[in-house]
Amino acid sequence: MLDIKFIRENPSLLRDAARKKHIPFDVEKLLDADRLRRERQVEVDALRTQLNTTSEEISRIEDAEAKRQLIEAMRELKKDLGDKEKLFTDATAEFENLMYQAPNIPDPSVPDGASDADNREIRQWGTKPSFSFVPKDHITILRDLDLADFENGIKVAGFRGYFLKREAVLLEIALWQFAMRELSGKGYIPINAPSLVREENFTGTGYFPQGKEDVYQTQDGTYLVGTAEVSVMGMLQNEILSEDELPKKFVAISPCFRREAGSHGKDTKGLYRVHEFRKVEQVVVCKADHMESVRLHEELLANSEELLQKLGLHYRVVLNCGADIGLGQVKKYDIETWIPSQEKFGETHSASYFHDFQTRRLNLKYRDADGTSRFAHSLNNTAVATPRLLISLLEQNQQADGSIHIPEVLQPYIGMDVIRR
RNA sequence: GGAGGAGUGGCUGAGUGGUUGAAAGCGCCGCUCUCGAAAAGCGGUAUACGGGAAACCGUAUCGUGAGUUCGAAUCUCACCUCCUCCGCCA
Repeated sequence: MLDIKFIRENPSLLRDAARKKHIPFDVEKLLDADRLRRERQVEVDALRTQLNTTSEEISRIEDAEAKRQLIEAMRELKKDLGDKEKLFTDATAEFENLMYQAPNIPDPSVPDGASDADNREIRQWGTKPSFSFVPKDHITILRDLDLADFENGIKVAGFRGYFLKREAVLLEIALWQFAMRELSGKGYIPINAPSLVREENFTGTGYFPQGKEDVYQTQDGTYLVGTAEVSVMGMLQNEILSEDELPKKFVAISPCFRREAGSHGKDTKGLYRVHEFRKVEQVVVCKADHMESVRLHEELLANSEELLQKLGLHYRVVLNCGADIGLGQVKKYDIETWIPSQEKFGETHSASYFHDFQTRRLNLKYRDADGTSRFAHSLNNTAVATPRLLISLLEQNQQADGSIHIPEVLQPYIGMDVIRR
């Protein structure tokens, strides 16, 4: 959500933002709705003023007949007020509806583009591992080493279902622990976050109303999160923090659920695109300062890169183009990790910042040094998303004899240096 | 699942239909006093939206939403949250 005053003063910025993000949005329609809503508020306020002053008069008046007449007059006025209120409520609803659809302004450094194919590579780290043999894909590796059971996964959980088994499970847990340990060492507060949450958390983080299709809903009207970002930001809803406790940094683990609506037939095999997984996510709230957001955005990216570097995984960082960043995001980097069997990079991390887009919706503020309350800024980035990261980890570390070398940093958590059968 | 109780400003807490946006206390800010501090005294101290060049004015807000009424923190209904007890349970 943007500040309507900002939109009134800079309609062309919003127009350009929508175009760059390839999001259909009619700025004039919003401004019209804004004007209409204000006109109607003036009408309603005027009638209420009359009602309030007359009511007070009625309370003081002695003469019974005069009192009766005033009450009668107010009864009439209330009918009119009811009609005007209805108009005002409708206008407000329309206005808010449009406000929720208004995209945040992307940073000038965000490249133009029509799809993720137009994302710009920033850098690569490491080198493609070279194999003296034909590298297996992760599905084959998992089968050969009995580390996963896709057949029964589908039998039990349906399409995109999977069981992880044996060392794959230990490896997954090791990754969570590794990420948790590394980031809590940097001052990030570990959180084990709920994944079953109320609707307001999705609206607050900017996933709703437009993203309902991608989310599972329960018969109790609650929803399953696709990322801990939703519940961690929700944790701070309606809070007024003090400036000296900012930035607030969290490293949160949660189950994640995604319907993957509209991606039928895409990545249908293996662990790449699943309905249910676990993820460790970095979430940060900071003061309302662009440079602070930028600084922390780079920090979140650097944190994840450091994790991958310690794991020894070849990856690249891409700057997402206009079409590939979300409604509320100002700028986004993806980290893509090398998948040898496919001869390409696959997205494993996504780092974005929002300015006050989320915090306006969440009513998350802080009091600055002057005592004025401001909407905070928010950011987030993946730390490790399993099992997707397992794909690159297994494939990049496969050996000629079919075994898997375990990165040194994970060995203390898993208690072995190689997986073989 | 069953039975009760409660949600008021930064905090504690009064208030059951008519100058109550809301007593009082605490906290916080300013001033006086003081060499300085403490104490004491005086004054100030919510948010959002709208109108206005501004001063300022209006409207809304006592968990949330509807309703009754000329008028609601106060009455009615629904929901949310918390507490106590019983049951069930990883």
